[in-house]
Amino acid sequence: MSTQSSALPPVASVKALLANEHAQGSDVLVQGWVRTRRDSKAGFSFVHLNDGSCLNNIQLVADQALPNYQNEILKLTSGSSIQCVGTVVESKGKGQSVEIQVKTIEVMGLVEDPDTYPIQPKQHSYEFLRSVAHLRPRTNTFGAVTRIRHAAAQAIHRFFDEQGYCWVNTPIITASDAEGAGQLFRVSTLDLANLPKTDSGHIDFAQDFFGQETFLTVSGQLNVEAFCLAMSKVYTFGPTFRAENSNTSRHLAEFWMVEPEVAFADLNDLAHLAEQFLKSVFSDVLTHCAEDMAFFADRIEPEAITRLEKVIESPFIRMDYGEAIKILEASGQKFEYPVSWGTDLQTEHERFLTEVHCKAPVVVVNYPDAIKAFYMRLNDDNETVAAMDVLAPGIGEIIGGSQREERLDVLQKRMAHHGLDAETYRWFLDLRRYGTVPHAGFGLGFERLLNYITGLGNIRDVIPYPRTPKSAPF
RNA sequence: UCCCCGGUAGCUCAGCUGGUUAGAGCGGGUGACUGUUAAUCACUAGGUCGUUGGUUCGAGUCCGACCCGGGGAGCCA
Repeated sequence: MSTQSSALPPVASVKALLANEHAQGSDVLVQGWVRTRRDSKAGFSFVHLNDGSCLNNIQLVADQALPNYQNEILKLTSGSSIQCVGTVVESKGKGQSVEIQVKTIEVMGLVEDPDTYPIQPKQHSYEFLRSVAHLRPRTNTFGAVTRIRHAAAQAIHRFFDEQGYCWVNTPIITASDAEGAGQLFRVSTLDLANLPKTDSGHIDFAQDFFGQETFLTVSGQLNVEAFCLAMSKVYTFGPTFRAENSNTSRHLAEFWMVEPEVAFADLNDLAHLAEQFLKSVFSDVLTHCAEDMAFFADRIEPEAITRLEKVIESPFIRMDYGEAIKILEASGQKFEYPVSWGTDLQTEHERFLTEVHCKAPVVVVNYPDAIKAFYMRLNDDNETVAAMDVLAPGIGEIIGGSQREERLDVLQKRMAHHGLDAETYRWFLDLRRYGTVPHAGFGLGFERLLNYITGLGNIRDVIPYPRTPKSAPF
C-alpha cells in the first residue's frame, strides 16, 4: 500500500470500514479487487470491493458524472484492481450499513480478458480452483481459509508462549532419517547426469555439498529433544517433507507440523497438554475468526462451529489401546480389516471409535510395542509403549505422540531391535547419557487441524500451494 | 502403490441402448430495466467432446493404451 501520496486520505481496510471504525462523512482511500459490478441506468454503478481483510466486501457507489465512468468504471469486471477515494456514508440500500460514495476511482489493473478470468462470483469446484492456485485466494472460501490458517498459527504460538514454551527452529536439511521409516527427499548439488563414484562403485557423497548424504526433514522431533533437555518446554512449528506416494485427501508431500516436547513429563501430562492445546486453539479461532467460521458453517460444514464448541466444552475421552480393541471387537461391526490385540488401528476402526462410539475426539494410549517407533518409552508390561494418538471425527489421526524412552540401555536395545545404526544416533543417545530425564512430546499436522476447523474435506485446500505426488505447479 | 469414478464452451453440468447442424445455466459482449445485493429480462459470441490407436456405413457415446483429476485404501501428521 505504498501508492498513497500526501494528497490522499488515509487507507481504510474493508474490515475497518464494515466495523464502523471510520466515521460517516469522513473521506477514505480503499484499495482492492473488484468482486462484482452492477450498473443502474439511473446513472451510477455499484462496485463490490474486497481487499482480503475480511470476508465481506465494501460497496462503492460510482456516479456517471465521474470523468472515467464510461471508459473505465463500466469496464470493471471481476478481478480488476482499483483504488478509490470516497466518503463513508450510510447505505441507502439493504445488505450493508455503510458504503463509499466515490469521488475518484483509479484503475490499477483491468482484467485483460474477462471472458477467461477463472474466478467468477459463483460456486467453483475445488478441483478447478487447485488448478488456479495463484488466483484462488480471491475467492471467499480461500480468503477465509487463509485468514483462519493465520489465526490458528498465531493461536498456537500464543498458547505455547503463555505456557512458557520456547519455539525452536529445527533444521529443514538433515542427515538422519529421523524415524527409520518413511521416504525422504534427497538434498544434493551433485550433477545427476554425471555422478561421482567411489572406488567401490557407489555414489561418492563426500563430494556432495555437505560431504555426506542429506535429506529434507521428516520431523524435527529428534533435534528438538536436545533443546527440551535444556529448555524444559519447547516446540517446533515448520515445514516437513515426506516422499511417500500417498494419494489421499489427508496427505501432502510438504506440510507443516507442530511438535511440542516437554521435560519431566509423562504420557498423562502429554495427553493433558494435547487436550488443553486443541481447546485453546479452537477457542481462539472461534473468537478471532467468527465471521469466517460462520461462512464455513453456512457453506461447507453445518457443524463447523458447534463441533468445535463441543470439543472445547467436553473432556476428551481417553482409552487404552486394549480397551479400544475390546470396544471394536464387541461392536458387532463388520470391518474390512479384522481387529485383534497387536494390530494397528485402521482408518475404519478410528472412524468407528470417534464417529460412532464416542462421537468426539478420542485419545488412545499405550499401543503395542511392535507397531510403534523406537524412541517411544517401553511400559512396565514390556509389551506396550507409552504412545498416544488423538483421533478426531472426520479426520482421523490429528496428533500422534509419546513419552520418550529416556533409559539408555532400554533405548539401545530398542534401536538394535529396529535395526538402527547406533553411531548415526550417537548424539541422540548422548542425551540419555548426560542428565537424562523423562520427557514426552507429540506431533500435530497443522493442515489436518485446519481441515477439522474449517470442515473442508481435502488437505490440498487448506495450504496455499499443495505439493502432492506428480503435482507441484506454481 | 492398489481399488473405484471421472475428463464435453471461461466455469458448473446434461447428452438415454452409437445415427444428421453437440445443449443449458452461470460468466463475457450488446441492449432494456432497476438503490442494486451471485439483480432481472432479451439478443449474441464461444466447443479438435483429455490424448492416441481400434471396432463400425457412422463414435461425445463402444473397446485398448496412455495422460490428468477426484473418491476410498495403505503409509502417516
